[in-house]
Amino acid sequence: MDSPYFWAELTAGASCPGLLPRNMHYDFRKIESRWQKYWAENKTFRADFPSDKPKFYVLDMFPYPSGAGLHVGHPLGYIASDIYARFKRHQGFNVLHPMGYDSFGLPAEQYAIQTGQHPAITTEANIKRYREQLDQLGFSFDWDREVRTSEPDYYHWTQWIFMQLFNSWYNRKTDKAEPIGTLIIAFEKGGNLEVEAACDEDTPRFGPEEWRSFSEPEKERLLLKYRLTYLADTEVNWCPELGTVLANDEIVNGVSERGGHPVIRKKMTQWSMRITAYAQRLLDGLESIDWPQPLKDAQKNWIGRSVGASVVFHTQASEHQPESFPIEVFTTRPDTIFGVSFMTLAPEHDLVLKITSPEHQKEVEAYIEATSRRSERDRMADVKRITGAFTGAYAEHPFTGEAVPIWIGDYVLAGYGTGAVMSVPCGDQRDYDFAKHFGIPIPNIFEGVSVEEEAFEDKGSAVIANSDFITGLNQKEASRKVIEALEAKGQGRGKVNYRLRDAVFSRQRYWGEPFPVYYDAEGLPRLIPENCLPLTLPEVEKYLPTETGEPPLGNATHWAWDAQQEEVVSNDRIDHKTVFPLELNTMPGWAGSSQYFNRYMDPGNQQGLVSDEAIAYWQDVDLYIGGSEHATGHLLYSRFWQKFMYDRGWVPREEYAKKLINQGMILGTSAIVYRKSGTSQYLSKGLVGDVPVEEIRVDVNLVNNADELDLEKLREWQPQFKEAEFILEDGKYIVGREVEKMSKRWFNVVNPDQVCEEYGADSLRLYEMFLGPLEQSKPWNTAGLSGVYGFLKKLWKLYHQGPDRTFEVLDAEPSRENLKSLHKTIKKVTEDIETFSFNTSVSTFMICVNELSAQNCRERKVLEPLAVLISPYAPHIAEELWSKLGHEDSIATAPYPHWKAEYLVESTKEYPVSFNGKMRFTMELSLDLSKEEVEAAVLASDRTKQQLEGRSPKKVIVVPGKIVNIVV
RNA sequence: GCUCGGGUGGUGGAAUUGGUAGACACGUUGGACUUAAAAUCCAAUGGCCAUUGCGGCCGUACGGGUUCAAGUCCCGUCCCGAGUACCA
Repeated sequence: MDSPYFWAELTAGASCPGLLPRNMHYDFRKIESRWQKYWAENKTFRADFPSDKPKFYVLDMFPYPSGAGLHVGHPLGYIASDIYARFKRHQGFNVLHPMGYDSFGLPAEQYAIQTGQHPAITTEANIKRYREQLDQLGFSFDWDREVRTSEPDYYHWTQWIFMQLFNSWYNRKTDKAEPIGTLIIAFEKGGNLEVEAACDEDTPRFGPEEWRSFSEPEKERLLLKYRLTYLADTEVNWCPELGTVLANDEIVNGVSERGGHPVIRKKMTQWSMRITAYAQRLLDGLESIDWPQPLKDAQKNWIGRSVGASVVFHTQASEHQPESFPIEVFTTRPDTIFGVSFMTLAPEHDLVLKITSPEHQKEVEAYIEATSRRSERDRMADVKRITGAFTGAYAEHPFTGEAVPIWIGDYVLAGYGTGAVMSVPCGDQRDYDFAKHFGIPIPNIFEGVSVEEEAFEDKGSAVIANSDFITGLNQKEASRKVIEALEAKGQGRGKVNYRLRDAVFSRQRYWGEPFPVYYDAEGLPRLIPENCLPLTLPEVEKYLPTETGEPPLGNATHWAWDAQQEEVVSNDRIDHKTVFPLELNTMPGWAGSSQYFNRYMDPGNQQGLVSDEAIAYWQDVDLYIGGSEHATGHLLYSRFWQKFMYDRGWVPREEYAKKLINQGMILGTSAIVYRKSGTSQYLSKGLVGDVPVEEIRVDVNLVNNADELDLEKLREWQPQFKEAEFILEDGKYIVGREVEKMSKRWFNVVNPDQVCEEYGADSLRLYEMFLGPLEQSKPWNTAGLSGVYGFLKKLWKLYHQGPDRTFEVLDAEPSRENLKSLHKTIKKVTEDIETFSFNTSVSTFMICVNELSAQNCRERKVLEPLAVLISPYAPHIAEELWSKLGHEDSIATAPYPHWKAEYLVESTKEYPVSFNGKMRFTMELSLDLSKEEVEAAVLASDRTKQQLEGRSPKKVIVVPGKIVNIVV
């Protein structure tokens, strides 16, 4: 009993350690470390290329390696994808199941700013920790294919794609991206008069002679308006706290997603991606992919297609402004054009200052000043407040010729449409409120509807009145006629507008991909030659912006481009003749994640992102699992890049992931103590009542399953509890509970290392699946683990029924009952995996093992397929049993068992028999009987006659194999 | 406000898509084994009534409806969650 094994075995769950040989209990620690080592050494999960087998690609969203490491919520999706990948391997597929790191990012940089440590070092350390944690969970990743976005070998190709985007334009005639060379040829032939392309709004029209007369820099400036990535002065979301711009999807509720800092609007010269060129295709593509509906809806909303018309109003000439300007507006309700009583421009609109009359100058300027000072958040906070100013100018109504007053107001957004609207107060609530507030008339153009109280916004039932040639028509017809009339006058046309904006691609950060761009003597952006990639990040002294406000790369002293030597040289050699400054911005976080799935197919390739052979074989992702928080970020941008790659012929599929699943979040269960306000007295939960208290979160690890707090440990945990007084109930301190996001700041993080240590990785894997449906969010509760742990011990015992619980299986023929249990399980589990209902398959395993135990089953023909069946879920124990069953190879490629109907069919079945739908009794009936025979047999039985009590049945309903209902 | 989800025991969640609601597990209670604890095993566990009778009634947020039969389908109401938000 004094053996050193005693305590170890006791904690490992041996039922009676003193009496049993050591190797007989389920020793998960030994088993798991043995097989993890075996898999790594034998490269069991290497994806073969080339291969004759059919391919299957299972992808996880790769993580950002944060310093906090993994908590139990992170691996949920990885476990699910691992089960599926292992399942597909059993089915004979050549499975690609890779993992990597999205290793550029803000936290490592902020840590660098604080400590001066290079982000690469922090990142490396974090990755090491992530790898350890992932390894201990037994994932079947092919680590030979690992990618890291911050490695030059990887971002070489991110930079390469950027260059291809720069060298491409979007041809609306062919509806695809083409090399910029084809555009130059077109310009030379016919200028841009015949060209239909996605380009900047302000692009001027020019003919071929004009084009040829332009100087090189002028040509270059024009081309920049067409390139798929371009440099432009844009209104951006600037976050002063983070010192960088943010994309729309990086802002949540008007503050930055990371850190929650305020964001303001600012005009800056930035790289942008012309994603709007792909708006329609991004929308259409959703039809062809099996992604969750909520995610598709989110992308649809984000793209925000609306159909309407573009209408041009002309300003009326006046004394101070003799010139007439066109004002283009977008409307979804051209049918309401006769209801226009004013126009509203965004305060930022270019025309505002030109048209404002002298007497309104002061007021308008003050208003513009006031709105520009308001942050995005302020603006959102008081949506209700109506503000605006009259410019003193008027526009001419295209049909009536009446003078329409032009106002400015911040409810009109500069970033949407043209930044100007025709205001129809009777048909739009915002226009209505604005009109009421400023006393502008509200003409009614709807038949039989009152607009005394509010605007009439129902499109479907509207009948237009008081509207010249469209009076009496419905919305649809009226719109069509108005568009026709506008086109005839040359003052408008039907138009589709999108909410989607071009994506800002510059970040004022250090820890990101450098742009392969320098600025020539004209200040125009030029690409460095492709063969000079990767352009690696320079070393800097400080990771902060420079004193002149330049991005951190401005601190680099070795960051200039010698165009002759084709190499990076020291800044002091810049002469603007042959040596030029390099771009100081870096790329945003989503750059590295937008094509990583293709890089996994051929990660070591030095000649290209992916070889033609590799992508011809692997094609696309068959199953992609990750969080829904990326709906309008990564998952939209990566689709855009894929479509671009497809247009240029580098990838064979326009959509890169056939099926996508969003795993839910695992939430934490925080523990709360109650401090009596103004004291250091803490009340147990039941004693709080009406007493005013502060809720303070404490470490969940100090609380047991009965919500009882360990006061001793709490006092050690934080000094504020050292001298505190605790008021107990029944001698215990009971904490309150709150389910919320797992986070360090709530002290509710449960660490997978701890769980693996106590119950093993197989238990953790099973439990995470058992917790509930994959796509649903659910709270973590460590107590529930004992159920799946008990199941694994039972499973182990099933194979160890020999003397002293030694391994023993029999070669005898299994009983029909055994086979029935097995095949029932194969059928159910297979269906569950195929529909991603992993939670119910764990239940099915439990039932199966309980049944086989009760049947005292020991036959190889049952136990062998069972091990294969369980191996995707609990791979370590399955490998151990497999090897004990006498197999030399890993279980990973063992063929997946098939269920046979012959073992499932029952000759008879208990039919429930009901009267008027109410269950009365059951009857044993043969399954071979036809509907009519069942009916006859039931009616002939004594029990039926008894229940009928002399009445005669009106109708008998038989659902084959299920139920008999007799209507009386 | 709009768009999607969703409301089932003390808890997490099942339910072959209209066919015996509550599988499986946690928790709880009782029992066996043990000097004891742990572990293991057995039994009970939606509510109410009857429990020396085999049973009965009510139950899937609420109110209606369709149907022999509704957690599931339809209409209305309430509540919760997620996304989005002056998008013209």
